[in-house]
Amino acid sequence: MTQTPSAKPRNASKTAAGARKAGRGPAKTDMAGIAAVDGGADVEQRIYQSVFDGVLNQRLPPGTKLPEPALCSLFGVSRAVVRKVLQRLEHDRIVELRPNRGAVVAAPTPEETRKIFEARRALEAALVELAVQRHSGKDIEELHALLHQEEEAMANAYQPAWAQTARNFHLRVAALGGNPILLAYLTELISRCSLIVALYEPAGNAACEHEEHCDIVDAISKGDAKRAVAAMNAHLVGLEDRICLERPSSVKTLAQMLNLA
Amino acid sequence: MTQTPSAKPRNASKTAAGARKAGRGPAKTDMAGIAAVDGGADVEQRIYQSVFDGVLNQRLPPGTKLPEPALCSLFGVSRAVVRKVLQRLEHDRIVELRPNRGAVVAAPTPEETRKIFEARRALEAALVELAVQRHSGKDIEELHALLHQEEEAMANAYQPAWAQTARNFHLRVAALGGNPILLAYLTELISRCSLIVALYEPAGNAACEHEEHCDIVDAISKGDAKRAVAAMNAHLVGLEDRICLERPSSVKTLAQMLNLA
DNA sequence: GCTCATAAAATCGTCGACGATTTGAAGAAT
DNA sequence: ATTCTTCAAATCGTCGACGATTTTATGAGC
Repeated sequence: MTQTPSAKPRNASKTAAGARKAGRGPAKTDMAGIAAVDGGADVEQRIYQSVFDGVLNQRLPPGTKLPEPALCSLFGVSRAVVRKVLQRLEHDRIVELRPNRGAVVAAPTPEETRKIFEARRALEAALVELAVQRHSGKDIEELHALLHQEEEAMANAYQPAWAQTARNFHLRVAALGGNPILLAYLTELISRCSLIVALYEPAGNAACEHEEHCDIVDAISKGDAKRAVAAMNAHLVGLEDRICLERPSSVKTLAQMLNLA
Repeated sequence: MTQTPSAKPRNASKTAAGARKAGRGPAKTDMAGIAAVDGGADVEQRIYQSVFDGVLNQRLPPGTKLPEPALCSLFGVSRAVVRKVLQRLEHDRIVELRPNRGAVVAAPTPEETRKIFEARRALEAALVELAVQRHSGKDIEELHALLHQEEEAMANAYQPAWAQTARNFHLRVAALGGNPILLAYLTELISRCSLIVALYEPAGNAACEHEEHCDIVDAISKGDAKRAVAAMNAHLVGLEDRICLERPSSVKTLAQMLNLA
């Protein structure tokens, strides 16, 4: 499934600690909600992930309202938890928090879109240059494995799956740069890009993108920093050029959009 | 009724309920340093700024605990507000939130320090390159004005003031790049760098840094992208090289450290 | 029929409280 | 005296509730 961007060791503890000191400690046993099934191991991450995936798979189009009470009853938690997750989603620019007016799925403007891609090019160029310096032979093998996964995903023709592999590829390359901070920033940007691409791309250029990915790996494996950066830049420019502006729209309930129905 | 604040729409949560909470509160002793315009306008920003300034001015050394109850009584708000601010500070890497164990001022390790500087070099190089392309004549004038401010701050020999002007300079140059996203990332990194520099720098290199700043402006004004990037890189490498490892330590109350005593 | 004012519903921001966990100290055993 | 156990204080995570704001529904007036 989708991996979390900016993974944090947030709450490693919850009311499930009754197992540690068995016996007393009634622990309240709430579970009045609908989705409160897994003992509350890490509810926050689950909520974040649900919204995140929903946005990336277009089940939650931009502008969709995310009322706190709805999320509360859907996940069986109180508003404090939902609120925390929404704040994190806002910082990652997945949703927008309008004071006193609730949260909505972010809707990047064309201007923002351009800036996002520009920033991504800058970061990814810097990271691919570091990757050329620091990569090892084993890393190249793993990249080839990812490229192979892409081919399989292409055959499937299921867009979200393909987009996932493409994201993985870029993140993997970036990880080779060996800088967790730049990687975290890029992760954020790739999420935002994916949101945009998922919305606007005609989704018929998988083969083309795959070829460009191969080019990038080839340049890295040969230690050609200049060509690697150029290939990455060309790839990203091409990606941006392919998007066009149109807006899908449908009417579903929030539970359906989150795949919780 | 049109209460749209011209500032940031970041956290414009205002309610009269917080203002008239009264009760037997600690009376708050307003007018500490920053404008304490009550009415619950933007208490969050005030708390954030207080902690932020405290950290940057070394009143809050790394590792300092920031208990929620203490901040609550210091600023006269409930834990919900404090908690929100702490979460933001954590995302900006100013404090570290340890589950069930409270918040402490972040203490970057040497390894993290290196990565932070590396990331900053990458971002600032990209931004200064954009700045060379997009700057106007008026921008150069403003940069010269900032350089003049630096000279004045140098004469004062008050380190925090000088550091503030240096931060301003870098942010101004970055702003010329015209990319709000990269600028936001760099802002975050500069904060973290300042925290580190404030801790470890012997603070006798103001003149040296000022010279390097002048170099950068000169290269930008002449449209020499290559030299501008090189000057910026050299400046940042020099900055990193000048830091050494030592830890000051003192025992004060949290209120003193926040200048609220 | 349309527009604007009013009322009701929905939703958000903040608060105090309760249980759970961690921390720190006092006391008993070796 | 040191170490371990036990207990109390401090602190954190979550919850439900109350007032304030926004949004939506309703109805009067033209």
